[in-house]
Amino acid sequence: MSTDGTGEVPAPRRSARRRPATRNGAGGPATVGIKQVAQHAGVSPGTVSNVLNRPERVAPATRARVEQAIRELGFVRHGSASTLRAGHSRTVGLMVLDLSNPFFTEVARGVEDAASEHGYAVLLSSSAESEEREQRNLRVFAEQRVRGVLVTPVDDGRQADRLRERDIPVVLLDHPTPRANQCSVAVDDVAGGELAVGRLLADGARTLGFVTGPSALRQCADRRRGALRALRAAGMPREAMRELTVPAMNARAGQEAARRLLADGTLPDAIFCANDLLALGVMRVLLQAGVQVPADVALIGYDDIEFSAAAAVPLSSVRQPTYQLGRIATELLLEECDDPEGHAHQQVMFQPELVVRESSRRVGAEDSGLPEISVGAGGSEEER
Amino acid sequence: MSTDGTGEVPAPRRSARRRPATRNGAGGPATVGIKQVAQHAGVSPGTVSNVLNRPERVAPATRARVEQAIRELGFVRHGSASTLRAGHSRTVGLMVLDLSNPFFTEVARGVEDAASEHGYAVLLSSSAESEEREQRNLRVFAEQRVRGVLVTPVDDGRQADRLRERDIPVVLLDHPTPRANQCSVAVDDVAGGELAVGRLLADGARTLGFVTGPSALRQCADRRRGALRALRAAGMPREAMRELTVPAMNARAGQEAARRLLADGTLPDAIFCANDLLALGVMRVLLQAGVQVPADVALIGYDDIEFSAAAAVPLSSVRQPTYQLGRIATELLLEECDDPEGHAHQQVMFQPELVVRESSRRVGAEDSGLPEISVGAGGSEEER
DNA sequence: TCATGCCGTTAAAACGTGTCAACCCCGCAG
DNA sequence: CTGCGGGGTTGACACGTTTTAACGGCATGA
Repeated sequence: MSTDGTGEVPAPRRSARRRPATRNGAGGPATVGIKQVAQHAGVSPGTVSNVLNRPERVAPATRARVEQAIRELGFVRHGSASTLRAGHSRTVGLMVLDLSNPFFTEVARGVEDAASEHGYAVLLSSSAESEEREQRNLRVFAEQRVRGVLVTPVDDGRQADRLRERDIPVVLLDHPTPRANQCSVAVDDVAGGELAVGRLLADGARTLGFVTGPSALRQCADRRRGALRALRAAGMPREAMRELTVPAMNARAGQEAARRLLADGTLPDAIFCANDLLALGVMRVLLQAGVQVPADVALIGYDDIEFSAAAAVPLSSVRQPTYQLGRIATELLLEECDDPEGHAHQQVMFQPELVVRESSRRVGAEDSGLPEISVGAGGSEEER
Repeated sequence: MSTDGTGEVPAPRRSARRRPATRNGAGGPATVGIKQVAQHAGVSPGTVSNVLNRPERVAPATRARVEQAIRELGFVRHGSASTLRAGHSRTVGLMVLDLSNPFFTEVARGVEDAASEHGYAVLLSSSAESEEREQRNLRVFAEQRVRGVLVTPVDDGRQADRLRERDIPVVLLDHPTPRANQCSVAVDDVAGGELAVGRLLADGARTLGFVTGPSALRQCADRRRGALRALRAAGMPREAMRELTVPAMNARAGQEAARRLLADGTLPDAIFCANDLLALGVMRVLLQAGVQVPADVALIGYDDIEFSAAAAVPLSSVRQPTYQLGRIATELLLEECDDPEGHAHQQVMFQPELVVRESSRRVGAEDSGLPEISVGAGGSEEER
């Protein structure tokens, strides 16, 4: 690759280590800007700007000349100057709850793909489930003058409201909202909880465990409500479900929960975890303790992350259209950015789907011939 | 939370839907800038700027007055204007190979944490192992005028050179470099490959499989070299190791590789995968086909992602200091940004560590009492 | 021939911040 | 009382782009 192929990140010329910032003399410009391009192409700076932003308004011949000058000089538009003058950037902020959870990574992939297609860059940040970190990082977003923000709020969206008051469009990610003044994209977590626990009960479980994270997290609260609803629908007393709350939503916390259960001596027939990471942690400790899954304890997780299918005992889980979540949220956000007037806020709500694998299949159940069964409201997705 | 607690993302005031961009008349300023703060505090704009950037140069009393004005007006510094004038931003770009690989997510966590501590924002992008995407996204970084770039290159760093010619500091991530004109942070993949295959051979394997991604990826090439070196050291012929190259580094590709192996009829004694995702895919297909791991085929992966320990058969893997990789790379980058002259480029090279779990443990081996054994050059890390 | 549009181009004025030389004020030594 | 020094503060300009009103040239129709 010795020739300078098309489209590479170009470099103007090799530059000395230290150069006075403001010298446009004979030594070559410190940075090549729109002005240099204009001069090189024999037009005015305004025309170059037009070529960049409204190519249709400039005569083909001139345009070609300018474009060639851009290539020859290796000009790269100065995003900050553009943002400053135009009043908006080509950057969106993405704030997730937990970067090490594959669920959010998958969401981030959707966001990144969609943003990239529209020429936007993604500013990524993790709140690590901390309001204080969320706050601090959103402030950084505000300073960077992001065009819009996608956020999985830790506090029901109060911080997000602050942004909206600044006229920064916000789309709530994985968080439904009753309010019509904003977009949101979410999956019905109540239905998901109901689906999971309903299945466990239908499979004959009489006592349940529910391992969950901080109840302040909407995801946890909703999945719990769904679980309780299923319990009620089956005519079971509320005491039939023991709740174990752990401070985080990762595998380590799941292990802790399982150890607590084991220490108590009596295990429930089945355990529903608010999260696959929790479930994997629970499973690991149970298996190490010699507890059979699902024979002794059935297990269902949530999110259906890629690794659940490959777990020690393939994990049943509630599947969400994760990648789509990120994609659609981004599309909505950019739509609102491009046309704040005409934009109609939407609250998108997906329906989850229960993927039944070995961890919740009754031993010797009649349908055990199939490796994987999925039920739920949504249509069928392609197999992973 | 009805009172306006300290430090929340503040909003100047509720604003109407559409406002003329340039009207600083009686209706209140479109945006509150350094000028408004100055007026409110009874000082000049220059002083406000000094409060923001060199607080020590301004008298305590004045500073307090300005800071209060900032709070009262909910001023947020305009990052773009700052960048434009100062000539550099408070943003770093991070380009990874694959966002859905937990290895890179973990790296990203380290980057995000370190950057956040220094008040920097992270622009995230995935090249998805495509040169063209890498190129396009690096161009976006360049437009955004990132302060520096962290990149896991797909092409040995040629694109990165382009950036450096533009005086944008670059640190190579998970990619060693012999050249002294740049920083790099990496783990010795040759040693890792040698460690893994050496172990498999020591455990008695006579025939091997090596499942790997595109040989253009340095990681794959190096791990392969290490594997071959171990083979040679054991006095085995090169033909003893069958290589299976798949187009991607994910679980699906691993499944494909395993199916190819099964179709051929004869399985090797052991398989080394260039990646845990590949290994998990391989394992899944093998187990479904009734092949015992490790009794029939031993298996070792690479990266030691969190989920490997929870796999159907806990997966042996080559562990890397993943989070640290991101953290240290970021520290180096910011150090170079802060002081380009005084900065001495460093090529950091970590040593990997083999974590032996069930997937590569000989059935009935003498040491089978321990649940997990780890060997390698590095010191001991805390247990996960 | 001259007025009339129209298209393409231009010059100049912003956008909000950082920088730096100049300036002011006050205390102190001469 | 004057000159001097220095810390604090000021004001104006520059950063690179977008935008807008104005302008020039050309073709058309009267």
